[in-house]
Amino acid sequence: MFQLTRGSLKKILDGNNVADPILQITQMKNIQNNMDGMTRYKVTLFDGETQHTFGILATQKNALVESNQLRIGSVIKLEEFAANVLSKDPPKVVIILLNFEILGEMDANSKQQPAATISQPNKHVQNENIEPNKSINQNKAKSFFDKKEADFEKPQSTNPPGTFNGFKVFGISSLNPYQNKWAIKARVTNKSNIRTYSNARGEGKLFNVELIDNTGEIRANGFNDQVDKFYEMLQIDQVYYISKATLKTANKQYCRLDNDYEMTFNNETVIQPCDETDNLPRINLNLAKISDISNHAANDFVDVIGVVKSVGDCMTIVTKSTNKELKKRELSIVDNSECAITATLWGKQAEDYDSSDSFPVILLKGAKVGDYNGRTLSVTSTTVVQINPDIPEAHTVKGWFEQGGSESEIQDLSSQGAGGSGMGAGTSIIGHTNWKFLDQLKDEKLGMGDKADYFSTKAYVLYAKKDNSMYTACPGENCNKKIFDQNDGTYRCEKCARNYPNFKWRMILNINLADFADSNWATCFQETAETILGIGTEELGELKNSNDPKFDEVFSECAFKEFNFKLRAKMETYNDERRVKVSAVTVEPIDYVQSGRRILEKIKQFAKEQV
DNA sequence: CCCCCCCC
Repeated sequence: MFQLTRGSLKKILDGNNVADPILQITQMKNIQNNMDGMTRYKVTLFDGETQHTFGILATQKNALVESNQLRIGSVIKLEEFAANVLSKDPPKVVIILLNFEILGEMDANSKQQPAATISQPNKHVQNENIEPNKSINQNKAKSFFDKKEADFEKPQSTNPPGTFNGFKVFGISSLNPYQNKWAIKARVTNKSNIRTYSNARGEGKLFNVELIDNTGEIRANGFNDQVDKFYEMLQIDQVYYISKATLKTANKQYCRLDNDYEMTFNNETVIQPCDETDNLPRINLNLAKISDISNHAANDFVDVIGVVKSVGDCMTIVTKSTNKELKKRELSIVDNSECAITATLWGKQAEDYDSSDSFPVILLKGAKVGDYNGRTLSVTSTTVVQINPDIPEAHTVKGWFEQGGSESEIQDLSSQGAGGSGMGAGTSIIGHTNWKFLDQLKDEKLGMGDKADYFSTKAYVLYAKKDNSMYTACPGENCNKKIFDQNDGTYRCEKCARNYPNFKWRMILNINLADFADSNWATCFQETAETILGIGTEELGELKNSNDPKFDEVFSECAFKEFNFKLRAKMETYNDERRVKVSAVTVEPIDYVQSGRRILEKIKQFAKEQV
């Protein structure tokens, strides 16, 4: 006889977390999902006091039923679950059994009779409040049946079929600003936080949701009063009727959804939860292989699914623009394209990420591509994050990882620059992905944005400017400040506010770089200048001091030498003049074997694109 | 009517 955790179901349905409740399976029903062809098991749970008729087994647990290990009468310790509110009115909560231990079994009929059957929770709960044991945000994987909800919950619509609020129900793709007699029936796939803003027009708050139906997707925005009215009601994964909202042209710069329009709720807007889910898709994914992300430009949005192979610590950084402290955490994600990419979580998502879950599958819908040292991903406020989602692609990538993928040689798209990204490794320029020819510097307006742009290039040094290339600097450990000769045998550093008996040489070398396409000036500091001139700064300083003619030769001899460069382009203002300054971050001599291979790859890629 | 998404 097992001690069931009496009262635990009510607590769960009331939105509380309950650690490892002992429950009995008293009913079980096989549901065929005609969307993905997967079998789902709907179970009735009993806690010794009440029953809940709406539990769903995560599909990865199906085998336990099929091998008869889990059956009617089984007693389980429920270690991980997600309680999802399907509707508030009538209240309907599904408990998804994600992870549990089978303790044994009791006779499902001889046990004490339930005092009551909970089919409806006493209190309305919100998804966010039901702490799914291992989630990083409200978008915890929702792993359950899709189309057969009507099998056990009959719709209770008061509207004539195909209408809502007196309007015909249209597909999202047919909405436009010129026709306002419409209703839609759509599923919420993403919901933002409430954001406040303050600008010339005043202050306000807003949120947005993403909606899908079988015809398309659209973003909807709610401002101010509509935030108060609709924010709580609209829940991720739930289906709603919506009518009488404003449609306007979407700004493609900001909207990554496939729709020319977006919706704004207004004070006439009517929204109502809906039980009929009509085969509505749960998420509209356009999954990219991680290897494909190298073909994406910065600021593209991509959908990826992979295994989290390593998790960085939550770190605090200070933003440049606002001097604000910000948390960040980097995850390295791999998939069966045998590539890895770093995805950065920010703020609360970085703090809340549960790093105790080893090698979970992560789904990122709408992650933003960055091009720092190769390619990176950034999880923005509109990115949908799901941990261990119950979709076929998740099982595929997990299977690949477990059956040797974790041991395979992985190419990391995010650690291909000097310094890497903190997740590990490569240091040579040759592994970089953002190679450019020099004409692209101007053509692509590199450095013209707010931030610096980094790129790699193979170029010749046409000319290294000798004049003013060296200066006498403070000998202090980390001070490279220009030092002043006091002409009394001492040298004054204003930064350190002291006199020194000596100085050290430093280099700021301007070079003119050229490839077949263009030429450009770039500044090389110390180490990069040493690489180009092929001499140490101190040694060069001595040549200069002694007026050795070899000093001039050093500069003339580097002409027409070829190097791989990692360059940084950034707009700077000097004497009221704004221009893009280019400086060398890294300079490496060319390994011609590796360089040839890189170019061959480029040619192959080019040939592929021509087909 | 927002539209910032940050750092190396």
